[in-house]
Amino acid sequence: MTAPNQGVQPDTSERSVQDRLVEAAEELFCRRGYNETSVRDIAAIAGCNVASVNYYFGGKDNLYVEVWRRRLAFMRTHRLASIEKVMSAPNPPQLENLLHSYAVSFIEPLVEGGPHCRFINLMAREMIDPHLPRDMYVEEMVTPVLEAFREALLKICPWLDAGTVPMVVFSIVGQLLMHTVCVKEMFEGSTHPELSRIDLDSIVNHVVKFSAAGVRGCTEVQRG
Amino acid sequence: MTAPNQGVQPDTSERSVQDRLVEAAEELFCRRGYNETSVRDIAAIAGCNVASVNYYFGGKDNLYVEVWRRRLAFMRTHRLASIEKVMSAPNPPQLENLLHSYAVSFIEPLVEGGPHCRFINLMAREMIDPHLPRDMYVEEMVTPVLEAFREALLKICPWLDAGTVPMVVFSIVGQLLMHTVCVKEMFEGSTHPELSRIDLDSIVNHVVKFSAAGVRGCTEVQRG
DNA sequence: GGTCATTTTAAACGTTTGTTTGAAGAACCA
DNA sequence: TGGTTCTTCAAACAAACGTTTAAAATGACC
Repeated sequence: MTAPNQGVQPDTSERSVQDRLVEAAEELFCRRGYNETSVRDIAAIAGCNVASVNYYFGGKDNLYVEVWRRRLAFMRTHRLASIEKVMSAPNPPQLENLLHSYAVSFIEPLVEGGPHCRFINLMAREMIDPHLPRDMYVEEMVTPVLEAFREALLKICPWLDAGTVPMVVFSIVGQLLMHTVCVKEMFEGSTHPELSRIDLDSIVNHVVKFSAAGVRGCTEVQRG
Repeated sequence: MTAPNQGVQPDTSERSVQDRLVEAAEELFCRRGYNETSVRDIAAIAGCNVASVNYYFGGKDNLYVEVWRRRLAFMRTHRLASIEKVMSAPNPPQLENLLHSYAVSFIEPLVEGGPHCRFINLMAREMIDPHLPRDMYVEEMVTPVLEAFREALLKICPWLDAGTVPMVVFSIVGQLLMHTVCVKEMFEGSTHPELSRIDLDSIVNHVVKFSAAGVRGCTEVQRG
């Protein structure tokens, strides 16, 4: 009857074709990555013709950029607001407050945010082999958040060397990606169920505790 | 004159065709990943015919497995030996010794180990979307090293909960991957040279210091 | 030199890919 | 109703992919 989308019935709701295409594209890009996702599969899930991708977006690569364009602005403001909220709280913020808030704002919208897919998978893929225009992710996401985080962290930990702040952030993000993407991927459906069933809260709590101690340890060498 | 390998002249040395194929495959898989590497390019760099891949290995996927097979055994014994060496040192090992030794044994053979490529890129790719037989990486690499690391770490930090050891290891590996793969990839050729030019020693030192404090912080909550 | 198995080769195979095409359909306004 | 624009569609396109094929080249042994 319908197109060959392997059990996934096409989306024929009242939303516009553009929206349906972007959403279907996001789902498949997250699951399979850029190259293993075909515009035919995207169109099938979106419930429209293959040519629509080129009609509305001018190509697969532009559709990929559009998926990111819609996410980047939201993610950036979400993270910046999260930092802002912690720093403007009535009682003086602790290091753990900042780290926990950032970790949650980083993870939460990416893991369960979308309708059915995990955008964090796509983020990890994009970091390893990029398909976005050069510097788009860095300019629109990394740099602004890094700047806000540096200012906040230095306010809480004034003794910290400003140059180490990026490394601290990368250490935290690296842990979050590892725990939520790689470990999940490695042990999913494997014979080690004890490692695949760790919930988000446990991950966030571990990373926050681990990283708070790590930050404090960054400058506690001279006392050793 | 030669095949269209875009400036890279084919390898026509005295080594066997199998070896040349595996080496060329490793180089391209590391640089572009599984799907964006064609057997035609591999054969061109190896200086042999396209059909040789199927003649000797029976397909692209088997060649991919062979690339990993040759690496996995070496990497595993390298890491296990590194842990063993620290734990059998004359003076009682410190936490920093174990972490530094592991980080170096993890990073060093992957970043500059091969003839010209960085295997750590391929490792990161494989973690995010796997193309190996299920459980091959986990069974041959993760589980054995994790077990040895757990034993070593618990000997140095007996107060540590055994269940948190995997999370500690993933936190360390996540940081190493982030700093050496993602950050390098993001800022390579970008307009932020201050973030792309961090040498391996600085990365290892940061991760070791950060993680040692993190490990100690894992059980220092009750002293609040 | 002849015979055999092994290796290498160019060519072709059948799929799948992203994209283009030109006509048919739908929607809107006069 | 007629005309115009926007949208959808099946079909075809050229290119690239992994793989297969059958013949040619190679080397070892008698």
